[in-house]
Amino acid sequence: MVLKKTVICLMGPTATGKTNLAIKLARKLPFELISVDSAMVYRGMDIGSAKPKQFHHLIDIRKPNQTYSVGDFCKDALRHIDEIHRRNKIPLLVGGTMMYFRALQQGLSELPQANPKIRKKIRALKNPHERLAEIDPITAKKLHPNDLQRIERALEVYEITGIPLSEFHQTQQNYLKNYTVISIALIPQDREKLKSRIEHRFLKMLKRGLIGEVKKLLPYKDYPAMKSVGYHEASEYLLKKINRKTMIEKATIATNQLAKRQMTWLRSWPDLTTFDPDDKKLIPYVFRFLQPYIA
RNA sequence: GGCCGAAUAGCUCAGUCGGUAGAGCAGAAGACUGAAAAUCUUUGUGUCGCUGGUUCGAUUCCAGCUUCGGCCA
Repeated sequence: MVLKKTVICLMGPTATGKTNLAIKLARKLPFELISVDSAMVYRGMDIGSAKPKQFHHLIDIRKPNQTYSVGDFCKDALRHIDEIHRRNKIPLLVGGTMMYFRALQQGLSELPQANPKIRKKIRALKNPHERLAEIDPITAKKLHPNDLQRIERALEVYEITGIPLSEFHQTQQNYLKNYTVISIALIPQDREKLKSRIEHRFLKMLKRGLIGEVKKLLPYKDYPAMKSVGYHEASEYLLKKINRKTMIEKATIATNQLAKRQMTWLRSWPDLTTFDPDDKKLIPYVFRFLQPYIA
């Protein structure tokens, strides 16, 4: 019998110390870290994304005016996972972009890439949901008429391939079927503590020069990267649409809402082992939990 | 001190020609297949500032009081 190789996923909402924990684990165990974070992929977005200095893979791989997709992520992550195992190390995937984790663990259909030209054409439709109901009633039924982002994507897939999205969804890549996947998450028991940590962290980012960082990125302000939490609010402040106090308020709220959404994913995550980031014995606990999978 | 205005959900405010009230934001819950730190859905019992008066009935009208604005002294 051949033992399956191990892949470890460390997940959790923002500002719980995932990165810090991962770095500490990697000092003692033969791990290589892969970032699972849709903001850290962008060069120049350092302070606001809480990017670590000595991280490993999938950081700084795009410019802010480029796009990065789940599909890109899965491809890149699989490549690194394989390479890491070849070096006799264990990949530790760390981050908070839950859709990336889900796609990697549960699969993704082989869909065409987004196409801005076609998207623009679709955006001109006056009743996109009705149109979707004609060509793909199954997907139309699942999507709320206001959910334009997903409706437009479904129409785009049909426009490019002539095949409805729901048909693509019937077959999926199962990327990690030959691996043993360990899912662990840092879930704060005390939500109020998380909220104050989020606020303090944003103030710290400002001290470290977030505004200056965003100023340099302002030419990219209409690209998806700059819709990220903190960057959006800092841009509005630099454009004098809001004052400093409002910026802090809005950024903090947006970060809390992000954390909430991340926890919604985790609540129904299959085979998840959770730890409390505020636990003083967190590191030894995680260490002990992972040990059996390392040898 | 005088005059005027305001006082309604955690916040900003709308409203009730007298029959106990509703938006946005926040909060909570959920969804999520190439933008995902994105996007979308669901969710509103609050002494309607206090005390009294008129009335079948007052958050609404009247009087007084309190607090906060503004103007005049």
